[in-house]
Amino acid sequence: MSRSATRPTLVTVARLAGVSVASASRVLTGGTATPEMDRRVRVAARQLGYAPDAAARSLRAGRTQQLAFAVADVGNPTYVAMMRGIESIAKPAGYRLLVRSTGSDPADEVSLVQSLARRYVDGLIICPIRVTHELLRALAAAAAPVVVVGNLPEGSLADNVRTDSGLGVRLAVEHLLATGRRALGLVNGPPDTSPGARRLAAFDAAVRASALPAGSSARECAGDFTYRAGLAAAGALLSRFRPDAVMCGNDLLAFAVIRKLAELRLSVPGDVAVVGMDDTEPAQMHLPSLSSVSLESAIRGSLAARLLLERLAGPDLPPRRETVLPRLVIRESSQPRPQAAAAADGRPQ
Amino acid sequence: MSRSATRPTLVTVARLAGVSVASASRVLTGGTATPEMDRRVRVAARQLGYAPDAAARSLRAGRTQQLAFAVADVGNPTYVAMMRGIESIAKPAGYRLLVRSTGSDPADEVSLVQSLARRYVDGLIICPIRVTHELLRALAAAAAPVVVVGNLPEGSLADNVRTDSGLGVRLAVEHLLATGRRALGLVNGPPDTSPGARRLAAFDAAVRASALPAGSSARECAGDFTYRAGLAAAGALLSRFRPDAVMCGNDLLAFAVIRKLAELRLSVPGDVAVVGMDDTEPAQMHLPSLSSVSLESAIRGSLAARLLLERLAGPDLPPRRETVLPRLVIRESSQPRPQAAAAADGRPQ
DNA sequence: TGATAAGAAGAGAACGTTCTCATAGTCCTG
DNA sequence: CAGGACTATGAGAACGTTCTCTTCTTATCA
Repeated sequence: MSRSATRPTLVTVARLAGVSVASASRVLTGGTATPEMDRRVRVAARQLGYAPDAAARSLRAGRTQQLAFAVADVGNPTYVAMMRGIESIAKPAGYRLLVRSTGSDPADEVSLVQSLARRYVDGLIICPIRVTHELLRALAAAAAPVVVVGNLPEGSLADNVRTDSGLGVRLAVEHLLATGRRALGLVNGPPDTSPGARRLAAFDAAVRASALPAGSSARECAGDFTYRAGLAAAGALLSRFRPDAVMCGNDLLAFAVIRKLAELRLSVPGDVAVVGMDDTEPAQMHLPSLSSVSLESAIRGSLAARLLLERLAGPDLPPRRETVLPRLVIRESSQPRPQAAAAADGRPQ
Repeated sequence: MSRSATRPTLVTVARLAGVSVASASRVLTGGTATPEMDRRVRVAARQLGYAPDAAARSLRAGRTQQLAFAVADVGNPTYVAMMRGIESIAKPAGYRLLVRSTGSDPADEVSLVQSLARRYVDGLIICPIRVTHELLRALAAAAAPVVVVGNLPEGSLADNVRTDSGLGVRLAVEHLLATGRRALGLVNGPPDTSPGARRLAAFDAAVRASALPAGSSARECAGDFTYRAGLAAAGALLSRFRPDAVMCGNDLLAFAVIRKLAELRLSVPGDVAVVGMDDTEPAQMHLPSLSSVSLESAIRGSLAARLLLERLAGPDLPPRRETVLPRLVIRESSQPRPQAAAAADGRPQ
C-alpha cells in the first residue's frame, strides 16, 4: 500500500524495467515489442501498481475519452432511458459519460455548448428544450462534435437524431377513434417548446382529419411537462369539457389526468380512455397500466451515441440525421368500452 | 468563425496582449494584476475566443474538477434523486459530474474504485449493492477520496452517508398496526444485499415486538428490487397468505403488489394496505397514491457531495459519517379501513 | 561478404497550463 | 537621498504522457 511515497509514473516504470520511457509507453498502449521487452515492462508496471494519468494522456493525445450528455432535467424518466441507451454504446467503446442538467434555461444550454472549447470532453449529446437562434449559432461554432436529439431546422450542420412525435399523436388519436371514442381532449405541455408545438399541431390535424362534428374536442396546455402542472391543466380541461378520451403530451401529464378523472369518479378506461407519450417505465406499473406512444428514448440515445462516435472517427463526414418512428403501446388505459364490463378489464395482459 | 486555423492558447493570448504567459495566466485565474494588465489580457482573450484547456489545467494543477457517481443502475429513481442532490452541490462548486452504472456486478465496483488511480476524477460517490471484502480493501487503498452511500461496517476508513432503513420498516409496520392491520406481509428484495437483509431483520423484529399471534405474518423475497421480480414475489406471497397489509422493500415492489392485489380483486387500501420504500416520484402519481418510507435520497446525495468536497479540502480529516433518518410519508394506499368507502380511494382498481 | 531493408529501442520534443523563483520597479521611511 | 519593504512582471521549470525521428541491431539476399 505505502510501498512508495510518490505515485508511480511511466518514468518510474521505465526505470525499474531498465528501458526507455518510450518503450514503456509503447508496451502499455499496445504497440509492438519484443516478448522480453513486453514482459519486463508489464512486470514493472504491475509491481509498482502503475496506472496511466488521464489528464496527461488527454493533453498529449488530444482526446479525453469522455462524452457529455446534457438534458433539462436528469430526473425525467425519458432522459434516464436515453442515458441508458447512450451508456450502452459509450461504455464498451471506452468512453466515460458526463451528465449535466441545464435546467430549463436556454442560456445554460448555449454556454454549455460554448464550454466545449475547454475540451473537457470529446463530444456532446444534447436534448434542447427550445431551439433558439443563439443555440443554433453556438452549435455551428461548437469546438467539438455535437449530436442534437430533437427536431432541428432543415440544413442545420449538427448531427441529429429525431422522432416524429406528431406522427405519434396521430397514431394515438386514430387508435382512440378506432375504438369508438368521440370526444377528444388534449392535455399538452407548453406550446412554445418544440415538442409541445408539434404535438399540438398534430392533434389539431388529426381531429380535422376525422369526421367529428365541431366542438367534439378540446385542448389545454400545462405550464410545463410535470405532474403538478398536469393536475392544473387536467382540472381546467375537465371543468369545461367532458371527453371520452384524453391524449396527453407526456406520461406524467397522463397520470395527472387519470388522477383528476378519478376525483371526478370517472373510470379509466370505462368512461374515459387515456393515452400518454414517451412510454416511460412507470406507465406499465400504473393502475390502470397506461397506453403510451413510445418515442424509443433508449434507442434514440444509443443512436445518438453511435452517431457521435462515428463523427469522432470521421470529422469530415457530412452531417447526418437519424429518424426513429414512434410506436403506440396499447395497455389498459385505452381499452375499448364495450369490453369494459365483460372480461376483467383490469387485467388484459 | 474561422478567424485562425489554430486554437488559441495562453501563449497566443499573451503574445497578442504583449505580456508574458505567466501574467496572462494570473489575470485569467483571478490573481492580482494592474488594471491596465487586466484589461489588456482580457481584451486579447475575448478577441481570440480563448478558453482554457481542461486537460492541461488538470495535469498541471493536479485536479480535474470532476466527481464520479457510481450506482448499480442509472435508471433507478432512487439514484436519480440522489444524483439531483449531488448535482445541486457539485455544480455550484464548479465540479462536473460523471455517472457510471456498475450493473449489479461487485467486481465492476471494485475495478471502478481501483480506476481512481488513473485520476480522471477528484473523488467518487458510490452506492454499493453489496459490501464485499474486496470492495472494502479497494476502498482502503483508493487513490482518491470516496464517499460511500449505504451501510459500512464499523471502523471503515471511508466517509459514509447512511440511513436506517430498518427503522423505516419499523415506522411503517407500527403505522400499519396502529391503523388496525393485523395480518402483515413483507415483499422484500434479495436478502443477501445489505438493504435487503436490514429490512428483513427489521420486519421480523417489528412483528415480534407486536402482540400479534403466531402465523399472522409472512415474508417473500424477490430476486431483485424490480417490478418484474416483485410481481412474482407478490404472487407467491398472496398464494399462501392473505394479508391485510403489505410492507415492501421498494416502491417498485409495492406497485407490483398493488397490481397483484387488483388482479385478485382486492382493493387498496380497503382490503389491504400497502407501504413502499424510497418514496420515489411515481409514488405520489400512482392510483392509489403510495404511502412510502422516504430514505431522503436527494438529501443523502447532497450530503455525500458535501462530505466529498470537504474531504477534498482537508484530506487529513478523520473519516466522517452522516446519518439520515427515514421519514414515513402516508398517502392513500395505507389509509385506515373505516374510511375506505368514504373518499375517492375506494375505486383504485 | 557486403549492401540493404526491416524492425526494435531510445532521445527528446511537444501538449497547455500553473506556479516558483528571480528581477525590476515603486513607494515609504528615516 | 539611501535603504528597505513591497508589488508587479517575466523566465522557465514542471505535470505525465504520446509520438516523431534517429540510431542501432539483426536478418536477408545478391
